Amino acid sequence: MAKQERASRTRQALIRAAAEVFTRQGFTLASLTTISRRAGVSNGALHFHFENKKALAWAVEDAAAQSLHRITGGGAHPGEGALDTLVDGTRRLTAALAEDVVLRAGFELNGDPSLRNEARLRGEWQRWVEETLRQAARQGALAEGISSDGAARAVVAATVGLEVLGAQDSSWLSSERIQGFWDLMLPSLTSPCPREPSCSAAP
Amino acid sequence: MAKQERASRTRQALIRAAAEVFTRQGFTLASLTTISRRAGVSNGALHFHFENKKALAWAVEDAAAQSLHRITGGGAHPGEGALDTLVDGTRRLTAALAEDVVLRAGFELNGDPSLRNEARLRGEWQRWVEETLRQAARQGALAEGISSDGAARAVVAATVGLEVLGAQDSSWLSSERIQGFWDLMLPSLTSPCPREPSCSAAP
Amino acid sequence: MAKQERASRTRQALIRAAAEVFTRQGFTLASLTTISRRAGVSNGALHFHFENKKALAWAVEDAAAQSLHRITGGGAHPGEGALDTLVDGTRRLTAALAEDVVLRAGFELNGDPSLRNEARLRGEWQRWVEETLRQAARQGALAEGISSDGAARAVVAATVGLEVLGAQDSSWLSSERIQGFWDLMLPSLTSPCPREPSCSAAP
Amino acid sequence: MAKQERASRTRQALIRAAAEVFTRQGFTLASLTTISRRAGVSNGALHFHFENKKALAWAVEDAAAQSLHRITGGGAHPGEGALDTLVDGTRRLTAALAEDVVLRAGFELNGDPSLRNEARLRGEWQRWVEETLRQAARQGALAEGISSDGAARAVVAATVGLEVLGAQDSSWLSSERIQGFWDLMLPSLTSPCPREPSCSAAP
DNA sequence: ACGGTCGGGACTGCCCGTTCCT
DNA sequence: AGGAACGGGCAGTCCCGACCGT
Repeated sequence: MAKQERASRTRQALIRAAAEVFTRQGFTLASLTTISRRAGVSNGALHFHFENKKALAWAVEDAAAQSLHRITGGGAHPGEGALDTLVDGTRRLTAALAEDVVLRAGFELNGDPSLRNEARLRGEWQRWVEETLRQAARQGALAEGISSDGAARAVVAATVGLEVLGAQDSSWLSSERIQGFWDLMLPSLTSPCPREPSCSAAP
Repeated sequence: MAKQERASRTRQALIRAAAEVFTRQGFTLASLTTISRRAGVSNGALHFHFENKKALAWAVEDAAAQSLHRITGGGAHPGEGALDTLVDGTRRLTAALAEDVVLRAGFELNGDPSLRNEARLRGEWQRWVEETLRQAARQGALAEGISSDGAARAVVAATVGLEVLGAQDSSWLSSERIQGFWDLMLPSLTSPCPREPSCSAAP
Repeated sequence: MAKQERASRTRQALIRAAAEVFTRQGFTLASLTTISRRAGVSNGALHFHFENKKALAWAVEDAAAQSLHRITGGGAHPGEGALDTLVDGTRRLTAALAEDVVLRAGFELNGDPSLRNEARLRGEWQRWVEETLRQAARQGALAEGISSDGAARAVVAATVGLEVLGAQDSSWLSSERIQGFWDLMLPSLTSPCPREPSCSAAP
Repeated sequence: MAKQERASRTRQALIRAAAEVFTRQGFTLASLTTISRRAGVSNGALHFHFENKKALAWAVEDAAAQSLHRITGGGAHPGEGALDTLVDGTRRLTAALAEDVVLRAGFELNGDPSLRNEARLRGEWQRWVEETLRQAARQGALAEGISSDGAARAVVAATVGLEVLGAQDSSWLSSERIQGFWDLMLPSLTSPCPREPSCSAAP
């Protein structure tokens, strides 16, 4: 048991170190030597736990996916509107991205040319946004003429943009940023017109 | 003269080849050998025109910056609302990204960890969006309580998101996508309906 | 007791697996991981039985040496001519090489640069051939002017050649091959003239 | 021109150094660093001339094949018996093996498990022996009942054996060794004595 | 005694960006 | 502009030891 516990700790250390180096240097540029040194273990230990560099990246992604699932919470809370769930989800995502290196690394891995095909975190995020918006549509929370998938794409584009920009300047991940986005987006989304009944967004 | 013309042609071939390889493999992974081979010139020729790999990337960026300036047009057209200029600019940008490899490469270079600091294309785009929206504010085209900079950030986030997503799946750069975004965003941006009965920004 | 029996079995499995991998990949290229996996035991088990890679190779050699001793039979059979013993020995050797992986591996280990100095199987074979031919000389079975050591070297060269060639194409180890060799070699060896009916070597 | 000359010289130096290291350590164990260092050039220079380790080995083989062709001389000399050509060829081969590292390396490469399939030097040697013996048969120089191919296999086995043994102990390649072999082998090969009282091929 | 998990350190082949000398 | 050469660095693999369970 003590053995396995130790093994699990070095595994976690490796994943965390990898996430840190990946975010700073990118997957391709990051060297396994740097990662193992930062984790305080040897090269051999790294290759005992992960067969190759890609496998290490996938492990980072898996850990990030778990964080993402914790954020999306597996769906809407009972008694809460789907739209609120969505807004809250984006808020929690950006906040988590600002704090959690592993989550950030997991998302950034999606952009590296070496793993473009295998990466999946943005895909999962997109699916959740689409699903939640479809649910909002079923709840009648969306304005007439608003397609849930079209709205989902706008939301995904904006959040991915924040994530990418936030990788270099974390102020993009502040709560004000995401709030400002929703201030502009929500009114058109909700039925029928937030301020005045006659104000339809899509004439 | 013929000499210079030939030199300029190989220079352009190099830039184009570099853009193609950069978009496919990313700056770090792209090898100068691949690029020079694709351009049909020798290794020595490449280093005659560009001192090192970064200089080549900067040349790609410069070419992309020129394309971007052609798109942003140096400012608002006279007699056109600034908001219309903005909407049209985003439309032309996404369309150009879908077609022009060099422009796309220039933007993607912004994401590579090796050149993060030096890259500037997204910055220029952001400045133009901010400037144009400030002008719209001066024109009174923005709704009350809408800060032009806040709006600019939302627009930049969304467009950058489209660009990043479009690098892997070009459907993100289709005109429907950007149109869908503006359908949701414009209404909240423009002056409140009460005062102006017809508040559509895109006539 | 059951423990020791099990231990002996894994030891044998290891030796056999090592022989198989050694013949296919050679000593240097063969990896202990491959060997232990093929034997169905773990890396640690291997190192419990054999201190290092060379020790494993020596164990293979020892097993092969036992097979070789079974073949050479410890010397000439009483009442049998030494020359007959020699011919029969070569026949049995090639036959055994074709069937017994361990024996083949033992011989091939002699060719690997890492163990050239320590290996001894070919040396033992050579000594036996020399010894047997010297005995034949004492028996007066050799033609005049034939030095037993010179003949031994020719026989050793040919058998080693067959062994080496047989490692890649087992047809070199067929009984016809070795028979064909003796058909050409024996007449000159035996006294006095090959073509006289009275001097048959194989009665 | 001077450039190409220099290039060719380093290429030759590389091939020679490779041959030396290959014979001493074997293909697998030999490190490219050792080879390039011994040739007095850098690691990069090596990879400029040879794409990978195997390509270097092939170049060594090619050079060795040329030496072999010089030895086999492209066939029998006019006015010389094919059998004499064969005997002389084996003599020259063993002598060359003792002196020429590249030739020796070329042959030894045939035994390495990594290149077993691609290697071809022994095959070429075998073909020449077979061809020459077939010609001897056509000349009526072979005794009745002797198949030229069977004899070829015996000769090939012996020469390969000498080569292999000679790799560790060069005395196997001395002229006495090969002479001793032919003393035992030739009489049975040549036409029956009855007609010619002195039927030794090597006077 | 016997075997397994985990980890260490060294090394190798390959490739890359760059420079030198024509 | 180009062929040739340089030196450094990376991922992956290997052999091995140390510590634990049974």
